Amino acid sequence: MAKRTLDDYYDRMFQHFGTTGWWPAGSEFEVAIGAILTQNTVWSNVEKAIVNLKAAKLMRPKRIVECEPSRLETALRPSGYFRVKAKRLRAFCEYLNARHRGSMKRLAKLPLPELRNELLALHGIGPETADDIILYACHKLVFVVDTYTRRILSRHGLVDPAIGYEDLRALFETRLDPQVDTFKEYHGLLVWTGNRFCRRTPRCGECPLGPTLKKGQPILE
DNA sequence: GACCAGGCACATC
DNA sequence: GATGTGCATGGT
Repeated sequence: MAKRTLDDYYDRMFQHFGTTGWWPAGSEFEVAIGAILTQNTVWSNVEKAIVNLKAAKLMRPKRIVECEPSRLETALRPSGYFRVKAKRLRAFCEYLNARHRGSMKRLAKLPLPELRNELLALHGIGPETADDIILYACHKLVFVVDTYTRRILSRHGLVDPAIGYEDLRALFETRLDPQVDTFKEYHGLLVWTGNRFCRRTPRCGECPLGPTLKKGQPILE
């Protein structure tokens, strides 16, 4: 079999799904909220919590910092880990208020390395959450690696399943056309493909990437 | 009723 | 540095 490239994977997924339009959110701040709430959680549960936040008029950093902890926790309940996530959301909002006057636009003005370092220094923001915010809320060039990214590529023999976050990010960032929209759409396609076809128990049936390949089969060109 | 889901921090070795 | 564990709801 011919060697595959990341571009081939993009084309196959795009032909199947078309444009995903990922990330679904009404504002940059909502992207950041969703990025924290979706940690180890299915998106449908995140959506319920976001509906609750809007209904409680908590979709603003100042409101989140000022409201009763129990009120925030109640709104976040459907997304799971609600006590943990309430603390993480609050920590992010405290930072946004103190350092950027509550403005995502101001946050996005930080140079990329500084932006990433500051986000990673916050409680509850790890590499994936930071990169979600940087790419989809600040519109800067980082590739987001998630469980689906690692699982899809490793099951197809393209990378070692134990590859580290930064190594996998570097792989995409050095091989793809360095366009923000390309990175957004690629991650969106991986999420959709992962969701439908590449769960912990594979469902390769209709997968645009074909069946999981055996070890030792094609490697990335 | 068991299993699973787009992470992260913290404890322990 | 690697590995294990807690955190919780809702869908299948």
